[in-house]
Amino acid sequence: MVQKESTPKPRGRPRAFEPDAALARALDVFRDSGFSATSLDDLSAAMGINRPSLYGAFGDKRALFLKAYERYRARMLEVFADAFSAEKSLRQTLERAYEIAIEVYSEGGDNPRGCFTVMTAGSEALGEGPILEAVRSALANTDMVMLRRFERAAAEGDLPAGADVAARAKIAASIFHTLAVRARAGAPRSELAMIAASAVDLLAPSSA
Amino acid sequence: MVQKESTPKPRGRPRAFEPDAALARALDVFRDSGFSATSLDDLSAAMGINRPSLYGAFGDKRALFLKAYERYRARMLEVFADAFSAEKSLRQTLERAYEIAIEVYSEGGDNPRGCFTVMTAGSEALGEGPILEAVRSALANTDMVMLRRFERAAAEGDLPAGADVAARAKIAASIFHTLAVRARAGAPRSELAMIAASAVDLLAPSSA
DNA sequence: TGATTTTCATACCGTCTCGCATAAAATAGG
DNA sequence: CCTATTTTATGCGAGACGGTATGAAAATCA
Repeated sequence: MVQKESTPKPRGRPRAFEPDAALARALDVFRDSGFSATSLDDLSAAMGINRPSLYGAFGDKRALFLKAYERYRARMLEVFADAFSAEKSLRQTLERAYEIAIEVYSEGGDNPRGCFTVMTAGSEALGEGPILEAVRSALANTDMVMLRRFERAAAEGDLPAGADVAARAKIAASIFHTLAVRARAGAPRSELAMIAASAVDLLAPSSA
Repeated sequence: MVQKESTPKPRGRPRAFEPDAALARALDVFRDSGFSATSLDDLSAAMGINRPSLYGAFGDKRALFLKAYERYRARMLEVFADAFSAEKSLRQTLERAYEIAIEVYSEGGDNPRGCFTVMTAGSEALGEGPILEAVRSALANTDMVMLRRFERAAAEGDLPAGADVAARAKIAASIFHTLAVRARAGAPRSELAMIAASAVDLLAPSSA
């Protein structure tokens, strides 16, 4: 029995595309152009899937957008895990986290993509649907992770005495937003790195 | 000669709308829905102007968007002038500036509009045109105003000794971005006010 | 091999979009 | 009052849009 559980017995004609790889391309297109400005033809071309198959595999445009966003969030969780590994100091964690953010937000060459949560999902198509919920959840999660990390640092004496832990955590999370905004507008990485370094110095001084 | 210079002699049929008031309504619509998701019918309805007249008065959708954005920027300059008046201390300036930002970004009732530069123009329709240029200019201007203000504070001894003035100014400007992002996602004013207060304490400590 | 199941590919439908052409309405000058 | 000028108002048309119907194609199972 070499058969994997995840492959019960596909009956009919096999798919000509890998759903996850296709979703990755859809994500890029959405990050480049946003929701409304992206047509199903654009998606179909970029994903290499005809519209009917696309519709059958992912549902309508909103559903596809949401799936692409969920993929993005999942990837972010993976990518940022390194920064928040337990052995890193608060300073190292912030430095690494901002470094990763700058890398991700600068993807896209001449048209940097910024952060999907902030620039793509957050600006468009909010209204009241599941996208707004996902955005709120993503923002809240970042705030929470930062708060936990700063609370640990406070407990370990890595912060100046009397420092407002919750305040610093919020500002630390907020730095991601400005990095996303400025990256999207084409700020060079050197400027983003400077901002990140400034934030680290303010929030987690090396003298502490 | 009571005739004003700005009114040479309107010859034909007079306009049935005030261009500036109409532009203000267009601005609201764009802030609510973004560029691509806003149709000319939406604009026409909101502005109370038929499409042909609209086209004649403002040009195509892109030109209208740009004019609306310029109006927004002009209004921001007026509104923020109070915060940067000379007699205010650095702390007072930051407090007032963030207070104004929260007010502006929270406009729009259940669907807060955020900052046009950050959320609307910055996320969509960048590419390479004049919109990107306007966004960059707006971001750079905010950075510069903050830098000037912090340099003055440093010269007047309002900052702790050894503080990195440029770094603090950048972070101070960056706070606007997180306020815009979080306001757009529906964060309550109390949370935004908390962030603003935290930033003020970090950047311009009262003990200095 | 033949039946069944799932996907692929072509093509289509109704709707909306932008931008404009055309003609009526409203004012100023003569 | 008549002409010139500018703006309204109606409406159109070419094209793009999202979404779907309809068969052909490719695989498994018997």
